[in-house]
Amino acid sequence: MTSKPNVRQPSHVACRDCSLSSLCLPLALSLQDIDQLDRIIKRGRPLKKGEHLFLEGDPFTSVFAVRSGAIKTYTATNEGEEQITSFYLPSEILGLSGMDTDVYPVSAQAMETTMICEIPFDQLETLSDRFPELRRHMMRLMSKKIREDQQMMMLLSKKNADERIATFLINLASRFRRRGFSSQSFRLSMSRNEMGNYLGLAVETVSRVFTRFQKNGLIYAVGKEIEIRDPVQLCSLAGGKSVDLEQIISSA
Amino acid sequence: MTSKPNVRQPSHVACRDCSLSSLCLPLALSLQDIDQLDRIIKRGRPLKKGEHLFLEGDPFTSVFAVRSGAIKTYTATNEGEEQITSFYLPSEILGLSGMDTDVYPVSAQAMETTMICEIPFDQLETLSDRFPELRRHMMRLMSKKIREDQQMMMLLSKKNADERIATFLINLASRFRRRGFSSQSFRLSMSRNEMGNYLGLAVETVSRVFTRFQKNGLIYAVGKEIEIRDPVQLCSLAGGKSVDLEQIISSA
DNA sequence: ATACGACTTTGAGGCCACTCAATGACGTCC
DNA sequence: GGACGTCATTGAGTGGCCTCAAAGTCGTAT
Repeated sequence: MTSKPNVRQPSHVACRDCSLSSLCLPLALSLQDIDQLDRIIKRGRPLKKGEHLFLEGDPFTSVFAVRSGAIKTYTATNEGEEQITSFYLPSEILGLSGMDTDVYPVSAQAMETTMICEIPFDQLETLSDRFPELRRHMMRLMSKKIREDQQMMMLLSKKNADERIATFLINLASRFRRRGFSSQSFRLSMSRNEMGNYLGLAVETVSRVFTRFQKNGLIYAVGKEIEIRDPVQLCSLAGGKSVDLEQIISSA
Repeated sequence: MTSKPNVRQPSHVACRDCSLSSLCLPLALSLQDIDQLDRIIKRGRPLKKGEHLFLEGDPFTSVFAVRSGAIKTYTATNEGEEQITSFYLPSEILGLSGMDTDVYPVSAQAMETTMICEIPFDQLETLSDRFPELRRHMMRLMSKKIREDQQMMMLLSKKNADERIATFLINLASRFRRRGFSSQSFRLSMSRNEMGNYLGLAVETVSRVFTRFQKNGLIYAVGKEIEIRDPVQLCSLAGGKSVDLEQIISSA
């Protein structure tokens, strides 16, 4: 499997030294407070592609931050097929939706080799009692998730295939940009199948739209490598009032 | 405007005397604690059908509990149409999704005459500092909302018209049941149009499915009055693993 | 009682995305 | 290096839901 050498990356980086800390932690925490948080974080071995972080129904114990790689969460439909509910990129936090049921309502699986910071929830709650800012941060995270899910519902109920894929690409671009990477050229961590599953489209439709976008000069795609050639038009296709869109355009 | 006498209902009922308190408040709060919460709650005049509780973009100041009536939240699509994001029935809490943006991301409108308890958020946060249980309750609420939204995403991306409407009816029934009302016979507070909008279907499709369900003896519907005739089959159509379904069946 | 508007129902026709099927490209393992 | 499995692409045909249109029903106001 791993005949290639691993990307060189220390497996234990303290929060205060982590390049993602400004994205995943509340800004108001002092260095001292961060060290306290740091102490409760568990950093496991890297997950290989296909390995699970947790399974649907597992007891809810922790929330997780992605350090590198990519995670998808999914649940099983009645017919036993998988329905992907979210993709998580580095600096993003997952697992919060299990909080009120004491079990994870979805499974979480690595889409590529992935490093994770695990934050035991009971300790996080204890810490939250002392740092109101940490608590507000978590509530903001959940509030944000709710808004994002509602954007997704809008996409699923009102947008056609072209608009869905344009929206998805713009959204990914915006998330890469936020982490300091290029928003015009990046690598998709998911297959066409997974993309279609997430967007409520058949694989074939995803493929056709990609081909059409490429013919029209909107994107240039080779396999999982994507280059956004016409961000303005792609954004206008994606529609939406999200500030993301303007940021992408402005960075073009 | 108000030629009709108002529905007789005291406009100021303390939380400890409210029949919905066991649904909307954390159980662990003592009577004394509840009285503290009670003191910060603002109870305004009833909203008439069509009146807004808040508008998309309004500054986020409060969360709200529905005491009676029904509220819908919606946002505007790019083309300026309305996209309904949720329906709220008595005892349910809305407004939490505005927390991380400082403005409400949706508009909230009364679908019928509605009474509301308003909870100023800054005071709620202050109170939360003292009562960890209250805080956890709010986080659980948000966590639950996330799970519900993900069920909705599943509905929108995988279910056909029949399944969507069956799911919707079963879900409503379950919510009525939870409040002690009949889960087999109730009144829809939304129009066919609003239902279709929410479920990602055209009005005509909703109407056709209702007609078909009625022909097949699944439901009996006259206008907004609904009777569920065959809960077992309706549940099986709705699919899903939700415990709601079993509860409805068992109460049939 | 009547008239009006809003909502609902029903029908006819068309389109978008799905399904099925086959081929092509890629990466992996002997 | 060749064979295999997985993934992606492309084409043909179908079907579910949407759109457009019209008639029917309900509630409300005058």
